[in-house]
Amino acid sequence: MFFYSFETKKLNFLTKHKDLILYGFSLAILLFLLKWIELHFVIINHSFEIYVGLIALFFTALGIWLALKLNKPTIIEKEIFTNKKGFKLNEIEVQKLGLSKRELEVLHLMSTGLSNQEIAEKLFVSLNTIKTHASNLFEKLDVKRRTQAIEKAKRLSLIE
Amino acid sequence: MFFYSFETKKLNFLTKHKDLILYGFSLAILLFLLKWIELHFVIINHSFEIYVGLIALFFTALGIWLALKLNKPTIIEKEIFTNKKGFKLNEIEVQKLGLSKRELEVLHLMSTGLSNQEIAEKLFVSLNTIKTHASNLFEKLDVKRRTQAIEKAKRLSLIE
DNA sequence: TTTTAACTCATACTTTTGAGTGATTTTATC
DNA sequence: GATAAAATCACTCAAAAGTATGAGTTAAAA
Repeated sequence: MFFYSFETKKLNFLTKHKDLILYGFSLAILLFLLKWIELHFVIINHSFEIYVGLIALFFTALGIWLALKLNKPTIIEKEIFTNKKGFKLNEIEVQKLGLSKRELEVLHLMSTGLSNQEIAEKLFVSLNTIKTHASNLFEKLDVKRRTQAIEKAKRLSLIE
Repeated sequence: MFFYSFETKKLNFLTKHKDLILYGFSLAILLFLLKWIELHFVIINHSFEIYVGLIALFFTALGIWLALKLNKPTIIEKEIFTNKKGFKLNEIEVQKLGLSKRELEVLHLMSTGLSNQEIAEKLFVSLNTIKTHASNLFEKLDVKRRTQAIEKAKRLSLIE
């Protein structure tokens, strides 16, 4: 019980140094225990096998505990392919293309599947305004359709 | 050496069952060893402490080995952000939505920014056919526009 | 202060897209 | 060979998208 809570709660604080101290401490206890068990061995004679068995059991446990403590966890890196997180906007490309803040905004809303009308409502401007932005956008991106714009924008990390 | 190669190469094949068998096997060997060491103990008398020490050492080693064997490696998930590589088509979702091969094809071409007319030319069918496919596609995906379809399809790993 | 770029909006027009309906052919399955 | 699903195509109508042009407003920069 002592070892268990110690392991789980303070696992990260254990350094090689502390482990060594702990090991020495354990050995001291063990020597004492051995002598104690030996005494019983003298009293209860002919129970040699039991004595050996106890020692074997105890040291097996010690070995297990030691190994679990000293063994650094094997780290298996598992790759997770993610699209959404870790996005870094390509500001260089944005500047190179001369995209304005509003245009980038419209572009992003486009990519979410909104219609021009919906974008207009979301940004509190008229449909014509959005159309103008869209047209300028397509010209700057050198595309003909919004689907192309979205594709290119994602490819250039302008959005998403 | 034997154990090492066994660990690394067959790590995934080791089940609880096999571990138990291995443990039993080890115990059998140990009993034999104990008897052997005991024999030496009888011959070389008064070396009781050495005998105990050997057993202790051996079982500590056994414990360590056991722990290393039984201890499952800690799996640390590391996210790697990749856009293009490692794409796995979500066939389960495709089936769930009931998308046909042709519909999926049209969907993919849509996502590349092609117009219906261009898709029709690419697939050597009429514009009307593509429109029909698109309509069915939108119904199945429960969307209203192609941009929404593309967005949803990418989200569900139906394309790209 | 003038200039410039960004943002706004309108009108007119064209093209593309999408909805709805119906029908024929192909292909695979029972 | 019947059946069902998939693919094909047409026609109409409506909605959305896109083009072109012109113009007013605002805010920042020269």
